[in-house]
Amino acid sequence: MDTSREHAAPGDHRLPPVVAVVGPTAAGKSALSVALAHALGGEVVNADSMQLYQGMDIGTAKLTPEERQGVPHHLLDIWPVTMPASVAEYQRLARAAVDDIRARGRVPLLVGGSGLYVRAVLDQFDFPGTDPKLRARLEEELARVGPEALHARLRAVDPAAAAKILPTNGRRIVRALEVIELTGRPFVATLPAPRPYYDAVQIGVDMATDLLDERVAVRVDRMWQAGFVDEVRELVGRGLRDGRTASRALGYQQVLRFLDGEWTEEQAYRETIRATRRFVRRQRSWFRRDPRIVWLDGAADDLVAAALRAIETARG
RNA sequence: GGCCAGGUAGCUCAGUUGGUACGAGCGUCCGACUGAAAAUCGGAAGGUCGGCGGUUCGAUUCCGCCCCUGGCCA
Repeated sequence: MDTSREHAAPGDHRLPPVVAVVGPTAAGKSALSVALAHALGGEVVNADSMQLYQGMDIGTAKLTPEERQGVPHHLLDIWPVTMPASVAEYQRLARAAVDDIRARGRVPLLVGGSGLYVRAVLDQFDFPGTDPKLRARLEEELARVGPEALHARLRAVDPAAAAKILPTNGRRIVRALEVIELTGRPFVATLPAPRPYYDAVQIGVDMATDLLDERVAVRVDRMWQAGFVDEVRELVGRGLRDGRTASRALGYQQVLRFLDGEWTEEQAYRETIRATRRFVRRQRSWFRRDPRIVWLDGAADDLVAAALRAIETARG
């Protein structure tokens, strides 16, 4: 073993590169990553915001221990459903996991469809702080006066940010005001050009829309057959409804409405498919902007070989 | 065969008392995105208003015939 590794910096070329597997949901990222882990001597680091939650298994299509085929998976089941997600916290944990894997001479495989999470790990990305009390105050205000009024205030203190954030987007307005009040500095409302933090290869897995849409439908159907509704019921007992983030996850959100009597089960089922397909579109529009991603057809028979070739090419 | 209802955007439907369809939701396409991102939000493209003929300066709106769909009655 090369002992010099423990002194190496994150971007050091003596360390194995980070291999990221990204793309829309249901395109085959998880299966590919297990195969790549075997081929490269790798370990998976989850980059799926919802698989971070304990007990959210069926609805997030989390690989079962058997399906992981002995490949170590990091950052699955780390948060109770009651905990609000935090990209910044995830960034710390994921980088620690990546560094640890590399230090052991193994290849970290960052796998997931949460675009912001992936970038937070792979690129230089500093999140300004947060303050629960301040946030709560601003959110209460948002509910009371509406987004336009808050946007007017944002325009007064940070015209540049206000110009970039639409007056209808309450969520982003609140965060901008929070950051400004907390740091006394303007809010960066535009995503900066990516500056790599790690030496990484990004493999994008996608496929023809009609095919992927069909796979989404099949996946949701299997979820239901596997007892998804019971999973949600069980999580309600663990406080899912109080989970700011977890309760809004695809499928969970819809089943909760069914359990509340607002929707029929059939509606929840159909809406889950519909919402998931829309999510696929949003994921694509996020990942599409990153020209570094090497796209592969998830439906191709030689997907694994193609991925290995792409990784080899990028390394050389 | 008769009666009734209906045929308007890809889908489900509004609407026009004759004067260039303020159409809506969904879908589709595109975009934004720095501590909830499976979230939050924005934009665009789509219509010979079933067909043919008539009345009219002008018809998706009126008249006639025809076609299609659903229901009821024989």
